[in-house]
Amino acid sequence: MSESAVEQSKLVIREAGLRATPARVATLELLQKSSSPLTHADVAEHLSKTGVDKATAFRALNDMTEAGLLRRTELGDRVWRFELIGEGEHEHLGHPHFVCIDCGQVSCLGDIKLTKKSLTTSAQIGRITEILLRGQCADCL
Amino acid sequence: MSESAVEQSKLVIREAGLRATPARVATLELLQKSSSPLTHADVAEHLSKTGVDKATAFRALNDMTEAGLLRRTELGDRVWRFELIGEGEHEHLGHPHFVCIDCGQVSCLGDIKLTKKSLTTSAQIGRITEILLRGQCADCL
DNA sequence: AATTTAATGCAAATCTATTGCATTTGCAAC
DNA sequence: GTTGCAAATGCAATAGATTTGCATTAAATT
Repeated sequence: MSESAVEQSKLVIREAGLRATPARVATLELLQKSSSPLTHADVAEHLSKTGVDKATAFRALNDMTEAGLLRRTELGDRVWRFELIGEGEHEHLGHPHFVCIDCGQVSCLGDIKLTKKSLTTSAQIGRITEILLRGQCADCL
Repeated sequence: MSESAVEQSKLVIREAGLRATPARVATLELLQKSSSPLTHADVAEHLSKTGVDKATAFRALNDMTEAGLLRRTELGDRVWRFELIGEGEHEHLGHPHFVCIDCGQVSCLGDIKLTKKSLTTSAQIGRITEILLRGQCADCL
């Protein structure tokens, strides 16, 4: 199973126009297993176990983000987080996120929408591609 | 007029429990004049004209934020931005912001609202205190 | 297996922000 | 007004996240 999973990951990486290096494969697998976005540090620490340099981990994440495999977001704590872009998702048109300002927990939201009036107002400002909500999650209230 | 404005600022600062130093007064006045949140760098650059150190500018912003005069937000580019907390506004319940992902311009929005359905959904997640919209501004489209 | 060119490791550099410490200053009490 | 002292400042050093230069290594192609 893990054998074919690795091959599958390699394919995905090559399809994005990048070489399928061990660092990138491991990064992709790690993000696949994770249910929430991971930081540079998270990934770097994991990869360091197999002797991969942190700069390489950073580059793996940035390169794969640029190649359209990952999405990079900043949730208010000055740290980048990365998540796999789902099959049907657009590169820059992801789902809304909710971030708890107390515990840092991140939730992916599906059906959050603005009122028509708000859409009209925002259309004058520009084109909205991302909605981020911050507040306190149910556990922290 | 500017004389009394300075006195007014001093009063506000003292009421917050801080000493009314030139750096703080100048910071407050600058933020009062600005229509969108300013970065520490913006403020530091402005204050440096009168010989104020950047560390002092940082401390002025952080201290006044802690004292409840300013709101500090992070809009996705790993840079803190500061804005005056309006008269009727809650400390942690500000207005929505829009950030252009191309030019970085930040706009303050007033009347952006979520649909009722979205509010119901989000209420299950927790209490929303901040809405951040990202996209491309009219100039960058 | 040889070739080409992207990727890596390592260290140094950036960028934003913070902090230690000696010195200065606001401001409240005299 | 002068004094006293905690609070604020300047300057330099530091911290933390991320990036970059460059020589070396290793994918992918032939």
